[in-house]
Amino acid sequence: MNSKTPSAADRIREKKKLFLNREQKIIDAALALFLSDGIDRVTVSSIAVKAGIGKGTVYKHFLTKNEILVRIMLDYEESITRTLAAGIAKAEAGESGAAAKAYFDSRLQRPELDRLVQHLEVRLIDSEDVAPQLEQLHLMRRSNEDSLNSMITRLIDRGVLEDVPPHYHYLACWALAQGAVELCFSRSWNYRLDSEELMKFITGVGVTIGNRGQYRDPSKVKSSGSKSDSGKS
Amino acid sequence: MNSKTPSAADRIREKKKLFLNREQKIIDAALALFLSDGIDRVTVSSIAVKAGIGKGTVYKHFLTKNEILVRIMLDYEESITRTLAAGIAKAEAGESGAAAKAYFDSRLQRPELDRLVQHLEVRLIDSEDVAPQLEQLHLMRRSNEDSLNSMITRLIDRGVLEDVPPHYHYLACWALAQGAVELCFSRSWNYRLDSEELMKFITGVGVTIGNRGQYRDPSKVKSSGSKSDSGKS
Amino acid sequence: MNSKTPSAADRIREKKKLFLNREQKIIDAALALFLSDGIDRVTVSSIAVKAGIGKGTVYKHFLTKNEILVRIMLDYEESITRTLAAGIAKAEAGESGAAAKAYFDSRLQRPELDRLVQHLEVRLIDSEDVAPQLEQLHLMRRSNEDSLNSMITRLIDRGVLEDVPPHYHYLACWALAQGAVELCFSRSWNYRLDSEELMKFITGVGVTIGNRGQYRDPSKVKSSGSKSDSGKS
Amino acid sequence: MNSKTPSAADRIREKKKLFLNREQKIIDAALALFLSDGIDRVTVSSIAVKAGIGKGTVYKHFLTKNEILVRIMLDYEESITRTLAAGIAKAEAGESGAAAKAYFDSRLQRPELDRLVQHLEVRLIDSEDVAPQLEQLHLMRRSNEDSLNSMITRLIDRGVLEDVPPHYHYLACWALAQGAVELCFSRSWNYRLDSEELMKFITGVGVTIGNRGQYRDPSKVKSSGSKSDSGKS
DNA sequence: TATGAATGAGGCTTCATTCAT
DNA sequence: AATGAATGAAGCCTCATTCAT
Repeated sequence: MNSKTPSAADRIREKKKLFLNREQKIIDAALALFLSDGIDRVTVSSIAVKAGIGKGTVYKHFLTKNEILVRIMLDYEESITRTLAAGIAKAEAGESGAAAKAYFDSRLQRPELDRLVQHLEVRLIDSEDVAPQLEQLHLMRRSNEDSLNSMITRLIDRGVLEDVPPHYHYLACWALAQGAVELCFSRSWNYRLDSEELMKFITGVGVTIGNRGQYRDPSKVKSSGSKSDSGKS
Repeated sequence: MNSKTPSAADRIREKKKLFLNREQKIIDAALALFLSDGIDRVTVSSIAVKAGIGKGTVYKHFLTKNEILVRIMLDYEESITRTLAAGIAKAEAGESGAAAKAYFDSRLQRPELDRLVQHLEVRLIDSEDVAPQLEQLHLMRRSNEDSLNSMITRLIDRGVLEDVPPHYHYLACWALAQGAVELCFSRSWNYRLDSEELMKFITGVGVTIGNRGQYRDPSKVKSSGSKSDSGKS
Repeated sequence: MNSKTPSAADRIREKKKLFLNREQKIIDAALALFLSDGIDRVTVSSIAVKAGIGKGTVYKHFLTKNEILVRIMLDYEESITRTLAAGIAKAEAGESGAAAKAYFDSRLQRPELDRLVQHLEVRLIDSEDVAPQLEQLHLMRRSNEDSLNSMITRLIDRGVLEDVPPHYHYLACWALAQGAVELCFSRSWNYRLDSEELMKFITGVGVTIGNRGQYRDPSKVKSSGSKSDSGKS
Repeated sequence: MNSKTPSAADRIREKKKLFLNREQKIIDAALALFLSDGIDRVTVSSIAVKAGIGKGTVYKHFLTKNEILVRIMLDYEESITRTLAAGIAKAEAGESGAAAKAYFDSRLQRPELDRLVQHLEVRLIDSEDVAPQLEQLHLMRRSNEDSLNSMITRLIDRGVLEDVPPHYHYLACWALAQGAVELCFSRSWNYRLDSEELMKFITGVGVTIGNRGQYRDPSKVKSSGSKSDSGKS
């Protein structure tokens, strides 16, 4: 009998799942439209159409349009955080450049998305309706920052990195990554064909930013004296 | 007598000057509003109010709102071009890092303006009106690019820079500068007080990007002796 | 039970009906305003007020203001087409003047509307939006034209009408009807009281336009003798 | 001495002439633009440019834009009046159809201008600023009307025309001419190549409108015995 | 006197949000 | 709960007219 007439609790659970599914649908639709049409041209109506639901329903999930945007930002930041955490773990385990590498890779993996999020942030800053969510975003970032700080401090102590304030290192990295993302979309440059190689070059720069006393082309590093893992061999 | 009764030509010249003054007033007003209120919140009406003129007058100077935006972009790009040209000249004269230095300095001199221009570009791309002006913008950039290419090629030949395609060098620089600008405004970072020092650090990174086989903290560079750690190992 | 709890389909149908009602309301409001205030003085806003709805609602039914205008034209042309078709049928059945009569009657029945439509057409021609709808309008007219051509050709063959190209007949009719409509509104003429009789007179002219023996090339008229009843003398 | 230093009166006369020339220039420019671009798209500014003068100067000649339009109408009506007067004179001299012929010819000579004037009238009616000029226009027309009335009355007395109220005759003519003009511009008709022949046909209809024995009250048409004037000849 | 820069009312259209069904 | 029709504030742009030079 249970299998035939699902309990009230079952039905509620079912409904919740459907509800959450729909929420994801909305986000996906919004994201797809933002990427394909540009932020300006996406309306709540078009999101609803793309998601295959009614416009009113969107407002059952998000109080305002801005909440959709901020949600996309949060989702993205979470994924960055996860990747970065893994990178930091690796770095702590000895691979000194791993954190920077992971960071670059995650941001450059979907540069169009990274860039979208940057632009969304510009839109939303000073929007009172999503101020709390933006605060949450900042908290996540600061938490990441703390982890980076600790890690970098240790690398400085071990003599791997230049002895400048720790945030110099990761902010320089952040800046380069930021710029690299924009680079993918700038229409002004002549050379854009070999962007993969170019990104490797830039990542190389990023990974070694602030390395003590040296820069090495990462593609040529095989054995070496400076890497921390040299001790392992 | 001439001084008492100005000729018709004189009066026309006078009028033109007034007209151009007003044009500058509009641009200044628009710029101020963009920087203080955000691109979204600036209307033609608010620009007119800020400039102290009527709404219709704006349209005597600019055919569309977009033309004001693109004009701001062009003005800025011109100033960048001038600074860069001076830097390139210096670099040709022997100071190998001068071009990169000049470039960073000019972009970081008014980072809020640099950033505004970036965001304006995102807005305007795909706007059919102002397409010609955007093309002009790209032409300016490509011209700069050509100059950089020549210069970098020479530096590579002289063994100063890594032997990678020349544009790797300046695009990495561009990216870092781009990111550095954004960094000035990101609200997520804890440390922003000593941004001047930070920018010096980043500029240092930029200036030595791709230097052959080495990175040197610019503040510590005195004598050379590259690849210093090779001896240590 | 069905009657108590209408199905979803029922409700949707109900809604659609309401929606279409509202559409008609907009058209009626627009029409009333055009007739009373003149095309120039009617704004979308005033239409909305007259229809008792919000300005934005108008745009749920019509993409542009022009689409309201073109819709009025199409509605009118359809009614003309119906009347004309009936007239042509009668004419085929033997009443030779019936088509012209029907045409005149239908255009003169609401001359103010007929005239409005003429003026709307002048406004809309060259409007790129609504170009498709105007094409549709022309198609309707050409279809009417074909019917008239066939009919007139037969009347010519039967010797009822002068043997000139068929379109001479109906274009002359069209012109006279067109002018008669304008006549109703010209404010320059003294006599407008007995316009009904006058319209009968004109309709009479229209009905006999091109009747055989009626028309003489003015350049060839010298003595008479060509009249149809000349055989009697 | 007179020839060398023109008197004040001479100079004033000279100026007046220049002033009137300019007025004509404005009218010509406006007319050309109306015909080429459509009434809607002509601005005072464009008129000034076309006339080769400043916008402000236009307002030295005409108090409002509407006064330019009404002036075009008056000029046209005057030319019609002249032609018609000549036609009436001929008709009085015995050529019974001459007036109608003259009228048709003058209106169909520049159908685009005739039509423009019609549309201008629709625009201006109810415009308070040019009400006096419009009244003047109506006076001209009524004067023409009186002449026509006299003439037609005589033709009726002579048995040339049907004995219906005189204005039936000329209003029918007016209507047909009006329609013929529109016909020249309607885009819906297939056959427009041989418009000259067509216009002759229509003019023929117009010239014989209401000729005795031509018109039959359609409601009374059964058999007929026409050709009343044959006996007289 | 001729000019054209300045003006601002007013038109069309968009779209986030609400709410009755 | 889901819907989408309705709303109206707000934005961009036009152009007849004015007026200081």
